Amino acid sequence: MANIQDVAALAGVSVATVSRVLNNSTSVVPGTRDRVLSAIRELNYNPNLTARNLRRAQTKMVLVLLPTVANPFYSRIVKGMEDIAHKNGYNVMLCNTNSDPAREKVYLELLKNRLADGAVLMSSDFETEYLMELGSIWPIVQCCEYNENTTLSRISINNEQAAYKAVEHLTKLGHKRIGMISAKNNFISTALREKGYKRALSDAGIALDPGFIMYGDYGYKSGLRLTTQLLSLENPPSALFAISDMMAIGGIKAAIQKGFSIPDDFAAVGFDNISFSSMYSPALTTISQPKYDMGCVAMELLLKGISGEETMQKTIVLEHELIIRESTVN
Amino acid sequence: MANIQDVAALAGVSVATVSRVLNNSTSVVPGTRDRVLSAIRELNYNPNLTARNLRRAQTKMVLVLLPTVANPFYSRIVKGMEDIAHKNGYNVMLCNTNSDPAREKVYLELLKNRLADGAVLMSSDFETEYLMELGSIWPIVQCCEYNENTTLSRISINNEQAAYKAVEHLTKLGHKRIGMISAKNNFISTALREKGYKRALSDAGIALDPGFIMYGDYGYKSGLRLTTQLLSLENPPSALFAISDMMAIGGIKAAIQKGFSIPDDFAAVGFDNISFSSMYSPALTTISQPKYDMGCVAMELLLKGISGEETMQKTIVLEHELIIRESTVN
DNA sequence: AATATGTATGTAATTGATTACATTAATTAT
DNA sequence: ATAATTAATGTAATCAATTACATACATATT
Repeated sequence: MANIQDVAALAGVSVATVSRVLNNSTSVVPGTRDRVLSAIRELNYNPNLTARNLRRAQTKMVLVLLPTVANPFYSRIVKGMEDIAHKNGYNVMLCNTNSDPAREKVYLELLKNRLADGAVLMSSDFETEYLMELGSIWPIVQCCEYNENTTLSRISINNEQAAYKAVEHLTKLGHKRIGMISAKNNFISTALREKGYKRALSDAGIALDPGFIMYGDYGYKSGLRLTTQLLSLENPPSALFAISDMMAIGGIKAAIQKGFSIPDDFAAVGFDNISFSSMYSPALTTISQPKYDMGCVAMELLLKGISGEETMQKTIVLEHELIIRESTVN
Repeated sequence: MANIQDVAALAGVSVATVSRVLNNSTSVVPGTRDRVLSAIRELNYNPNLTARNLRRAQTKMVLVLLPTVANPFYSRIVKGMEDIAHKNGYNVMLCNTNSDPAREKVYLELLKNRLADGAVLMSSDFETEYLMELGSIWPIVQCCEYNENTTLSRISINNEQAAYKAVEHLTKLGHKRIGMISAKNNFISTALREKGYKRALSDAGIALDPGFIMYGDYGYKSGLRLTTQLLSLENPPSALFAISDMMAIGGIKAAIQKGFSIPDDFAAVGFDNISFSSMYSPALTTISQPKYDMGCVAMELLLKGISGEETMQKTIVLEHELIIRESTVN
């Protein structure tokens, strides 16, 4: 493994000149430049980025913390983030936290160890104080989920309004008995979606039945279980609003297993528009978040923070969309 | 940001002693040790891993190259890899290559830049020579897919046998007209699965109809399109073997759209047993690969390679399993 | 008491780059 | 022809750690 000294020796120049050619920082006469370049080629030299990073006090690496890449919701977002990062010479380190606070912390502390220049949080259980402290030293942006007590930049959709629109779609179809399956977590989106659900019911003149709201986690199994329970009620709901597509799909599967026909006997709306939703039979009505764009914007914001271009807190809200498919209308 | 010098100064010792406490390499008397420890706490000191890595000539980082995390097939594998890596103090850098040779190369060359200690390849278009050259310097293991001309370690299932079993399942159910949807790529698994398909037909005394094998990519849309074509044949197949679950699901959707009833009019077998397969309606019959274990074993092999414990080429074949669900039998 | 051994700690080299500052050579101005 | 300016390149400090080697002191051995 050749280093910059070897290249300098072979080219008959100093390491400074090699470095200049490497970074074309100052002008080097074509002759020397060529000699350096061919020495590089001959020795198959690649700069040691660890050394460069140490000297430059930067890593060109950013962290992206998310619960799990297994949830397809994240993959488009991540793609957006990666595209922007790569375009700017940054690499992305995807961190699966499994929503485990200990793991979250381990990853985020890589900032302290100077292994990354900044981080995007896609969901986290960090305390406000801790986040603010780290955020005062390193750029951190929150994407989709956020702790509203921090002054960190964030990017999301209007979850309350989106949920309202989803439930309104059901009430307009004539549904009066609408269940909701939600999650027991302290995500801001969860609370807001529940709020939107309630407002939509209220605006449609439907009394809220607390027994119609069930709690699990974000997953398919949870949706299957909770919906099975809802459908076992004496007077079960005719429609369902789920806070994730995975849960909605679980709900539909439960209804199918009970012999319901969809959407005639039972309608369902999900949230996220993961790729799977359109593949499912019946295809799922859902709220689409501009996932790719969210990823792009979040990363752009982060990189601006890193370069010092943008230091003010920004709160960006992107547009969502109701996508109507077979799970609510024929 | 305090550095080791600051800690040494505050504790009234030399940097060497601080380093000793940090790595508890040599014994330090409890008194000094405590002074160092409290200086570290007081200054909120965190070692700069870039400097450490430069000095130690290691990064405690490994690359995992895969086409895309959007394919849920990879998520369990990645989980296994991460678990093993973390247990050994390594971090994983997930690299979405989108099967783009240029991106693949960019990522793998991070090895040359000393930003990672080794790599797992989950699919790649690298030339044998290039791979061998890099592999002679850095530990590289191949997982699931592999270039059989290299002497790199690899871990996979027996794809030929697995495909055989899948198709045999269909012939045993009485199917005589079995289509296959495959992909145009040069993955070894693709070739082997096709081989298994052909052998199973042959063993069942069924003549191969070349028009029954269609090629697309690994995805859902491809499966939908190709199966629509197959079902439009004058004498369409009554069953389908797809080289991925995503394709199989596309195939089922196509059949449903054509009004077929599954599995009575049309049966389908997939490959991979992604989480989605059991959620789908109908649930998908498929070949299950021990994804988590494959990830674990691949990472263990890689880490052994990095530590120099294991330098011989290893070829590990793990067991697969046919999982029978609603898409082939009621 | 003199010597040998061992333990705790310090000094300074090292890792591989970047870069401030110094030097040299070439060009331009007078 | 000489001084001033500019351009190209070199020297050595720097980043923040680890670690080989040196040193000082305490304890053990004879």
